[in-house]
Amino acid sequence: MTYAKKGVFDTELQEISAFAKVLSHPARLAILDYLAGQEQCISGDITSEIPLSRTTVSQHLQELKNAGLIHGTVSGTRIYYCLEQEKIGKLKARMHDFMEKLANAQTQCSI
Amino acid sequence: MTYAKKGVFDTELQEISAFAKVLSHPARLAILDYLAGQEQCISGDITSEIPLSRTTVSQHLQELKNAGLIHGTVSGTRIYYCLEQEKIGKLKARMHDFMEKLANAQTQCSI
DNA sequence: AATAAATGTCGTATGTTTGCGACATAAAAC
DNA sequence: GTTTTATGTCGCAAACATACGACATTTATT
Repeated sequence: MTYAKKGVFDTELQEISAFAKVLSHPARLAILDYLAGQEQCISGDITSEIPLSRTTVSQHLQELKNAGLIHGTVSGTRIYYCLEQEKIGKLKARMHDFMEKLANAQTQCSI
Repeated sequence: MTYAKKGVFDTELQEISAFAKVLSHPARLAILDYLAGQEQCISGDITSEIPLSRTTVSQHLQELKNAGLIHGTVSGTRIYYCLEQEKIGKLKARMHDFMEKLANAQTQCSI
């Protein structure tokens, strides 16, 4: 459990917030963005692309992997990473639905 | 600056990650969700709705306000909160564009 | 004026994330 | 078989976020 009181919230909201958390660091977005623009790429390519230490990039990759958004295939000493389109689609849909709900709201402050 | 090394990344990615960060806590999503379902509501209503202390809710409201996603109108001792549709729209668009870019990617791991 | 109601701000404890160097491992090249 | 290459894991420091009680402020009610 990520936050002390996370459990008291709706499962749907927990799921969306967990996705949002993964996207909440520019390095992770940069990794996803980079992967989206490559046919295939290895861990080292990503490290060269991101201006952080290899260790830190590796950690961000791990988080993206844990979230199921990317996936790596070992080949010799190298690891080929790519986007996990099924999960990306799910994330996209969840985000879209939530945003839609907000955008269609009729709240108003004026009394 | 939120993270030590945030500045080294693309402005677009920084903007999206900042939005994502706001959405990365279920309490903040719950507040937005609640606001979306009400015609108008005061701070106290939100506090009753969210299972956290008044102080904590107030803090989350502050963050949503800082991000420009909500806005409050003072009326006597009460504050009426509502969604800031212009910003919500912007967030929605940014998220959508990024997700679209990922979803349309042709990455593949197989060699 | 005194009290109550609604809300915000401060200080602080506890927990989480970020970022990195040093070490570990395992396949490839020599 | 030793060295190099590519990568992962551990442990730690510094920075951030979360959660809340106690206090402050401001308007309404009595």
